[in-house]
Amino acid sequence: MTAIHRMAKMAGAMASPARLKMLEFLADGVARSATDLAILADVQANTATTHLQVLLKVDLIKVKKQGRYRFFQIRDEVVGDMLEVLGEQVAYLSHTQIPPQTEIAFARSCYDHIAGWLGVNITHSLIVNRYLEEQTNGNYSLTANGETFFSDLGVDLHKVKKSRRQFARACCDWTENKNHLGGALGAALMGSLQNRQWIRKNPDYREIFITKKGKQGLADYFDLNL
Amino acid sequence: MTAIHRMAKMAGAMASPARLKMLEFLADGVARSATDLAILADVQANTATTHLQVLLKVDLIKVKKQGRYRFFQIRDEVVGDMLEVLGEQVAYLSHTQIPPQTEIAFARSCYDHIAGWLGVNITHSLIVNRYLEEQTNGNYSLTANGETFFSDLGVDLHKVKKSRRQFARACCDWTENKNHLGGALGAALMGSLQNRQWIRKNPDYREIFITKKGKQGLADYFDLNL
DNA sequence: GTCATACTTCGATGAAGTCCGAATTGTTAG
DNA sequence: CTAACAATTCGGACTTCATCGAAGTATGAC
Repeated sequence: MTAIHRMAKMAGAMASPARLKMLEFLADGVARSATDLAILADVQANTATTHLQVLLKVDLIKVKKQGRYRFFQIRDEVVGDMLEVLGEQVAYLSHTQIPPQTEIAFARSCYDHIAGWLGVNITHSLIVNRYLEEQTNGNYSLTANGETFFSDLGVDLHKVKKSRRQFARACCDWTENKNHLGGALGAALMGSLQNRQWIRKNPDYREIFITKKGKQGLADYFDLNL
Repeated sequence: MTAIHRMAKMAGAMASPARLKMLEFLADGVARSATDLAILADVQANTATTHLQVLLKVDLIKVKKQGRYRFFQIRDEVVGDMLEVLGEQVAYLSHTQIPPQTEIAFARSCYDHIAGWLGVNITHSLIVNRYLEEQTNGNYSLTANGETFFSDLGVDLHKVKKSRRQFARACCDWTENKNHLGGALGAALMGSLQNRQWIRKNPDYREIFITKKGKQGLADYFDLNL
């Protein structure tokens, strides 16, 4: 195996949207489970496994086993450099205007729940309407009114509560520097809004599009003027 | 086409040893013909064409048509950065010791002729022994003694002279900053030394290995102490 | 123990990539 | 015009890749 061969393998490991999404997501250094990464990359769990094996083989990521979980983590911060350089080159060489930061920041997903301006403001609305309450540990709890509200929206609260995931996590968004609703409830909410066709998620990126129907619905339910 | 997709395409363009060899070779900014690049990458001309199309599509290289030639050139110096970063990551992440610069500089090929310390010193020997003479245009011409000498080594001078390539080019080596013999004659010389099994070329990289037999032969014919 | 969950392995399939030989197009030299 | 050469296109054989469903392994909850 020569240097050239190794370089080709390394480049090959990054030559897949699914793997790039995983890497980008892991770039912050936080370890995530295989399932999370599968959801993020929008593939089945077994497909995610093979992608993760590819990344492991070229040492871009490392893995910690913890009980029945396997947590994957970026191998080294320098990996972020490579992603950055790659991204810059693409922006520069294909002289494409990358969608401006503001647009993505407006409505984006934090892999399975709504982040960005939209996520922050939905969460804010839930709190001022007393559907959610902030707990001392920083996370949220659902009020009685909240139960009705979420059920109205089509969220299967029974299923959400049964999930092993953190129920209603407060997730901090770097673009807004404010919290938004994550965890099992956040994911279920996003699922419902997608079912209602209020939002549509770009499968390739973290953008969220709001439909015409969604504009109305979001205004009615969350007091949002879009 | 999203940013992630573009990044994947870009990485994919570099995920082939043949294309990486071409890119590395072109990194100096000099434009080369498709045939030269095919020889370098050790593939047929038509295969080289498809590789070059891939590189063109992601804008890593550009092309100038000149008569029946098509000269390919790195699109921008920044491409070199990406290769460097990729190389560094590979060296770092796969904790492999890349052969030290001095070793490659010692004996390397300039795709089809001998460069590096070895190339420079062979050429020097050819000149002091008056087998080659430096011309005013910077290139070389063969003396009567030179004809005998090269024929002795097994070079088919008839065939070399018939080639449309520049006969005996003076090629400048960046590691030595001195000229070495290129062109049709330089290529034929390297071919003969390979036939005699004095040198062996690593097919994947630009390294040249000198065999035991080669050590003796190079000492006898070129006054080189190895 | 039983069941749900997290993850992997296996097998199949369709898509894409690599490569070559042969034929084709276009250009230059004589 | 013809021959040689540079490069491409075409058709194929072959390999690798991405993906999924189904089945299997391991772990934790009760």
